[in-house]
Amino acid sequence: MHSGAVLAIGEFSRLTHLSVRTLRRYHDAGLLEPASVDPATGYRSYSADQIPVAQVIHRLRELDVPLADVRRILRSPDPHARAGLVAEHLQRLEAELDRTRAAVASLRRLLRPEPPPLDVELRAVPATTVAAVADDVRHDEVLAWYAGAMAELDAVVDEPAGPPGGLYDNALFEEGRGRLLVYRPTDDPPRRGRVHPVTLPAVELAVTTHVGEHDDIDVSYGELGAWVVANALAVAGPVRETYLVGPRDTPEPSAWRTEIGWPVFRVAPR
Amino acid sequence: MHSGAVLAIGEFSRLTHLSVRTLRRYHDAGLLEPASVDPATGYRSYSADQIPVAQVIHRLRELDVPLADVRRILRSPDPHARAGLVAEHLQRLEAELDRTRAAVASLRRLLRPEPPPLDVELRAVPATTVAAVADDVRHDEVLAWYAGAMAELDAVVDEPAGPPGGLYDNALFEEGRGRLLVYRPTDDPPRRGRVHPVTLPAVELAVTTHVGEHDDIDVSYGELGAWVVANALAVAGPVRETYLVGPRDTPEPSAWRTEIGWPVFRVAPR
DNA sequence: CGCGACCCTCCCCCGGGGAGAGGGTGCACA
DNA sequence: TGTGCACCCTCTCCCCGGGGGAGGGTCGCG
Repeated sequence: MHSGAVLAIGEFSRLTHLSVRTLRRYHDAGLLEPASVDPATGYRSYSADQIPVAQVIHRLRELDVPLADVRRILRSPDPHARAGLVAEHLQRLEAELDRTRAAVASLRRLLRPEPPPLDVELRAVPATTVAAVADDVRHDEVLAWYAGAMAELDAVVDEPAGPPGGLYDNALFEEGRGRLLVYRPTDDPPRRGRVHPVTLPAVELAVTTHVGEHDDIDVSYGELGAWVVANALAVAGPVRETYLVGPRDTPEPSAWRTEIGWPVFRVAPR
Repeated sequence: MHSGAVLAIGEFSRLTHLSVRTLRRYHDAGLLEPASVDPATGYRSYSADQIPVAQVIHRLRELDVPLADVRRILRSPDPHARAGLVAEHLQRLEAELDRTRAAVASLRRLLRPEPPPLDVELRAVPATTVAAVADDVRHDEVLAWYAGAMAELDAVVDEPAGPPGGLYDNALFEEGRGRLLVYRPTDDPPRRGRVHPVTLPAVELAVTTHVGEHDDIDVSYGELGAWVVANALAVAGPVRETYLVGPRDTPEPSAWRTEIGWPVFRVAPR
């Protein structure tokens, strides 16, 4: 309709509740180009048609959608594809919400007085050959990757000889990405798809068992670590987790049991 | 217990899953002071006792609690007060979640095809004297302030002569804070507490009625604005909202009716 | 013509890190 | 006693999405 109406940036700002500054930024970012720009003065002119666009941007920004993604959404011509991109972000929000919930729960548990003390045991573990899937993974992809790898392992390993486990490279936590290996012990490890035999080296492990929710697991890590240094040992190599009882066994998190083993060696006492 | 164990920053990093960089930053920020610092080399030494503290910090940061607030929480000696501070942040999270939900819903409505067109009317409004509460308010406090002011008005005005309304300074949107006035028309405006008589000047108003959820109201603002410029008018002064049907009348948002009036004056056509 | 409102660009600030440069230390092994 | 290497130090710059302000041009009304 009345697309002829032309607005200075200040008027447009009043009409959209976006600050003048922000409008200029959106112009620079290629998000919301003014209908025209006076080449002599640099004055921006907006058209009344752009108000709804500005409002969509406003809503997306309220959802913390990065400017680059907002641009992608606006540029995508097909409303179908657009809805897909938006849905993607809503999913991201959902995931973030889950993270938040988990952190809140964990914080609550952490602030509760006196967690029960942890039993730590030093155990010599011989080299074993297992069926494994391994890859370089980003820290935030760990869960998804794990689920896929474990499913593939389950499909390929017929007669597991024990509970599944994983090896976590320290770089995963320190640098945000690193090697992740998930395995099932079995007598004759097959080689199919991503699954292949791997020989885990013999190590001396400081072992403890974490009970409950995985979100709290670094509390157990911390206690294990404190035990390790208190006993004049040092950490060597990737941590090993063994899933004695996990979500695959029972939906009740309080029953989950995860063995954490940290390869250690003796150091001179300081 | 074994508080004697002393850890280099790298070891401590492995034990807490906080990066070395981040640990140094937390030191600089006064969040997590190392147990000791070698004055000659600057090497930081951590004690195993500090692991639980590091974990609490980790959790709080996962909840986006600013470093300054984390510091406050850790410094507060009384676990009671501490729990209070934490609860405060959880409340903030809750509020944020509400905002997010509202934005999602609004975005959904915005992306739905073809909102019904808006009827806009030009109306001369005479000066009126009303009972009002006014203050300078930050944009994010508007809702809370409004609720309080309206309650006070209700308590003081016995015989309202029409639905309540509000005046919103443009600075509220442009600069994040500005004057907010809420009023009830009544024959003999009292002066008690924050309530006092105010004479609203006569204006010509471009008026439309927004139906439904307030979260979508700037869509109606946008359409109203487009109409205003299309009719060679310009905006003058704070917008007036009149709550014909609101949450005080019915809990059903789809029935809410809010009149938006923008003071205008005629400009030369361009 | 003058004034005030408006607009322009440019630069620095915030927070919570990531990245890397450039240099010092601690320790094991030859 | 070197020498290599992992570790540690500080420093500066970058990211995002804006806010704040400086310094200067432009518009339109009286």
